[in-house]
Amino acid sequence: MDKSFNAAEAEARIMQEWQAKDCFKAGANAKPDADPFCIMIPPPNVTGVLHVGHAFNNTLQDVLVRWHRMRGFDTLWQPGTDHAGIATQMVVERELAKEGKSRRDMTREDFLSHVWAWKKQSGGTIREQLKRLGASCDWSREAFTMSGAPGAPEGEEGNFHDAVIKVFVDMYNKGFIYRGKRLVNWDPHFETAISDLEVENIDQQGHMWHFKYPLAGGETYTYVEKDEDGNVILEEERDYISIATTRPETMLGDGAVAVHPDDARYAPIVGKLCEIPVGPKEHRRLIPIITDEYPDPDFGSGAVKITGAHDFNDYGVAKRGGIPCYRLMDEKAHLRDDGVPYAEAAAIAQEVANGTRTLTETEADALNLVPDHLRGLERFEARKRVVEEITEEGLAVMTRADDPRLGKAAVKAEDEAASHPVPLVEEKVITQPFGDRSKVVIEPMLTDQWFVDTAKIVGPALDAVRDGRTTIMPEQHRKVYFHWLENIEPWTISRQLWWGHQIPVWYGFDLGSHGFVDDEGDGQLDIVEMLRLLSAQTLLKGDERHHAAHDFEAVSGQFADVLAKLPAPLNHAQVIEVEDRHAAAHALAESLAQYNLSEDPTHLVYPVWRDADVLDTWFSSGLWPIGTLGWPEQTPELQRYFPTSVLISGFDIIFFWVARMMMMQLAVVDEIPFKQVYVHALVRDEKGRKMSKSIGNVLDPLELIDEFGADAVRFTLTAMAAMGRDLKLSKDRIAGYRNFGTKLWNAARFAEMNECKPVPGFDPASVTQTVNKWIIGETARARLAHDEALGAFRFNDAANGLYAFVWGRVCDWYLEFAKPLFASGDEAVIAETRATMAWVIDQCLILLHPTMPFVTEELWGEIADRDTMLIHADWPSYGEELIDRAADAEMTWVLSLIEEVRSVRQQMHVPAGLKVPLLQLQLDADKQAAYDANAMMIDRLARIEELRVVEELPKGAVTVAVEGGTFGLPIADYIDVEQEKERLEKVLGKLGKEIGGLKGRLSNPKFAESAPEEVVQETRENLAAREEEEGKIRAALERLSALG
RNA sequence: GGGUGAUUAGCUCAGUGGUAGAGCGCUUCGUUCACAUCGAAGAUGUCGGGAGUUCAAAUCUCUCAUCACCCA
Repeated sequence: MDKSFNAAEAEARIMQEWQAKDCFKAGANAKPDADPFCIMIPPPNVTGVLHVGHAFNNTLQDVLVRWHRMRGFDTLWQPGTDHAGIATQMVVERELAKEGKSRRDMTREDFLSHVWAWKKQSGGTIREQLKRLGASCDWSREAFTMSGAPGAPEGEEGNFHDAVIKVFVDMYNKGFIYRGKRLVNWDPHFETAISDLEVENIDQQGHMWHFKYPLAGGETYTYVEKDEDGNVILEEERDYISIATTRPETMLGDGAVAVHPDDARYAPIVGKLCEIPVGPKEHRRLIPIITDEYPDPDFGSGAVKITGAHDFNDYGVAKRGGIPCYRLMDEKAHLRDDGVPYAEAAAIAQEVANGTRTLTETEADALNLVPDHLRGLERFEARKRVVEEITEEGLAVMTRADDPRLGKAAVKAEDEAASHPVPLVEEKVITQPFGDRSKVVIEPMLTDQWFVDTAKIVGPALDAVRDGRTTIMPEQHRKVYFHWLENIEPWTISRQLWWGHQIPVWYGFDLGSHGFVDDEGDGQLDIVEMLRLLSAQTLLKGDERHHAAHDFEAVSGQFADVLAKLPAPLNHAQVIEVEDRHAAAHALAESLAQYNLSEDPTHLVYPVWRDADVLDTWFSSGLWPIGTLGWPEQTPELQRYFPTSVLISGFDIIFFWVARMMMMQLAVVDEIPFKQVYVHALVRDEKGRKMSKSIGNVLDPLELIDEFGADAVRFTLTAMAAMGRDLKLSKDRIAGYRNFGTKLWNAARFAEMNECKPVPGFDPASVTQTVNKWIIGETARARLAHDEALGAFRFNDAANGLYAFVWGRVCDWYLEFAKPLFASGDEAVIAETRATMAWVIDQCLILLHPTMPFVTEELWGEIADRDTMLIHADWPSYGEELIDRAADAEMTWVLSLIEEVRSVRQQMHVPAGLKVPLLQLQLDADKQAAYDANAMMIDRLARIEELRVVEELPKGAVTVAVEGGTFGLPIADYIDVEQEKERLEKVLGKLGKEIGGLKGRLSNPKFAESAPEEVVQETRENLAAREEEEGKIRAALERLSALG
């Protein structure tokens, strides 16, 4: 055997062998009638590369999976990736840009074929990286959330797409999914809606402007401000209301100004109109001053402008107050440049504000209230312009130039310009929303989107955890889960992307209610009515009828509800599918025109078009458990492995994924997706910072694997996986566990050199030598502790227990004990010890295999020819029955004697190589027997020349006190009396403290009364032992005093 | 602002009422035939502060302080 394990060489070879022998396949190594054990991998993005978080997450899964597989469960670890809509589209667009191409220059179909080509080329990166980690997923079952989608190439035939579409249609039909115009988070970079979970709120230094909104018609009122005690501190006549805003550009879409109903300052002007101080003078819009609970009277001026289409709070106020929401921006978050000229639009808005006209939601949305000269501007440029214009007009609230609220812009109080008036632009920290992928400021935008009505499906997901059908560990994450679900918001599931599952919904014009009026009541189409229908093509966007179905064939019949209301012969028009709304209007017009000429009704068509949007990637990931198992088909795997056993997930995707899987599986198949959820923490750098590319503190797991081997990386992560705590990873730690692998390797090497070969049929209960009995008992303890820990998901306890056993027991002691035995010449003893040693090493390999699969598998093969690879070895079930109390007690005593002698030797600076006699002053009979039985080992490890029984210790002998005996070491040449005194005094001091505490407790009558009997008993025994030791030390001190 | 958690050896952290622990680091000693990616020994603690419950508190309760994360 080599001196150490060559991880770089062996890992790839071993991985290959496991796969070649189908070791990871679902059901591999399952015992007959085994229970299933199934883990679904949290699908990494198909664009993903392995980071430490993945390494951690998947190590834990692999540990559990390998453990269960060895225990004979019918095990499936289901791998796969998700299609990562935005991320993948971004990557592919970037690739195209390198060739000077843009998605906009090609058809959607062509673009998607580029995406699939990219996927084929690069989508397997993370799979191969997971294999380097040793992940024993059933790779033959690798799933993808876009498999089976239209246009999917060969090799992507799975039916995940069917599952997604079926779920959408089912949930739509059950009323769990709806379409609506709602304020959503709009990402202007990717030009798509995103869910609120994909928004990061970040505090940034920003500004707050204060503007005057003049009252209509030059009206004035007395503005009075009072302090806490009701004393008037300011009283003035005002012809305006002061508004503070961080987003002046949205003023253009204001629908009202709101004040708190209890705010006395503004009570005189509630219900009046005020002017938005921007835009052409002659068309200044007037908006009402209303009351609402939302404005905080203590914040800013206490008056808030209401821009329902661009702010979540304002939207609520607008809805409550019946205030129209005017959208100001387009998909790129530039100011709109569509619709009628400003003067016209403003006039309509004015009628609304005056109460002489009402608009439908769709009509309000069509109204562009951006003044003509600002149209098309980028939003931050628009902000600048708006501020300039208002300030120029003198409608900015002014303050002194040294006003501290101005922040850095304020001049010093002693500055001569201090009293000059300047516009009040507060410098303050504002929380801004950013897209988690695009990193641009998210724009709240009123758009038509699809939503899951989460409130309707959240109940079962809450119940399942409440009643324990699904358990979440650690406990604290239950609360997070409950809190989020109990306050859940509708989930925006439509995305304005090309890469993803296209929403299976078709639209058609709502001709029945908008376009057609049957003048004659004859149910026949005449030319006037037809013309009206033609003009109906200009129906406002958003007023279409829609239906959902798996495909066009299935959906076309559903438009009967529209057609039935139409006059003959249009009510028999053929439903056809066209590209989009525009094409539909065209097709309809053409069809009607033709009919007018030909009067041939067979060519009349009713065009419908499919929704261009795709579904949120998380919508498909939400179906991961059933989707990967073949649902909607009732596959054997679905029957066998669903609901799955355990989900291992980082806490950062509890909301994104875990909670949604719960909701969706329960909504779709009325069953929990998994029985247990283990939520792990984040991997941070050694200073506790989040790993990030910008700080440059990212540890690449693949580099770590190159440097230390996969086993070391895995063991480190497992050993640090204490429940609910972030782990701070450092290379030193990994190096430490790499050393552990080397230690194991060398223990096996030692066994080999001493001809310890596994003995078939070896029965650990049959050994006779105490030391062998002892190590077998220790092995049993290690097995029990490990399984108990892992069963409770205490990965760190499981790993640390094995570390302590293998290094601290087997290597430090058993191997050392074995050396004199091998040299004893007693063939029976040697044979038994060899067999035991081989057995113990095998047990170490088995127990360590889930955490350190490579080095253990390699050793398994090195040591002997076996029927199966280690990955399929039987997990042991032994326990208490192998623990021999007598052997245990004997060896514990031997260990303590050796340690005590070694300690004295070192402290007295006895040369390490020097053998000295051990003087026995007193020894109990059973300890005498223990010594005699193990003399060879004690003498070797403590470097004892021989044991001599003495009546009293000679001058210069140092006392060695152990349980049941007193020894001495005659080391007069080395002893430093003062140093030894010091040592003994120190021990005495410690003992005194302990004895004091123990006595105090025992002398308290209440202790004996209320403490459990065994605790009292234990305390008594403890006290006795301490007092015995104290006696010996005192005796030793006396001897020492006599000496000097 | 709301919530959750943390504070234990120089560092990183275990420790769910009964004698304060591990790994790393540090100091000293040691190359004899498994291993220097090693062995042996050693030092270091007002368990964040304060109060309470209890025979007994690192552990339970309250409070204060500091830090972190999540949500708004």
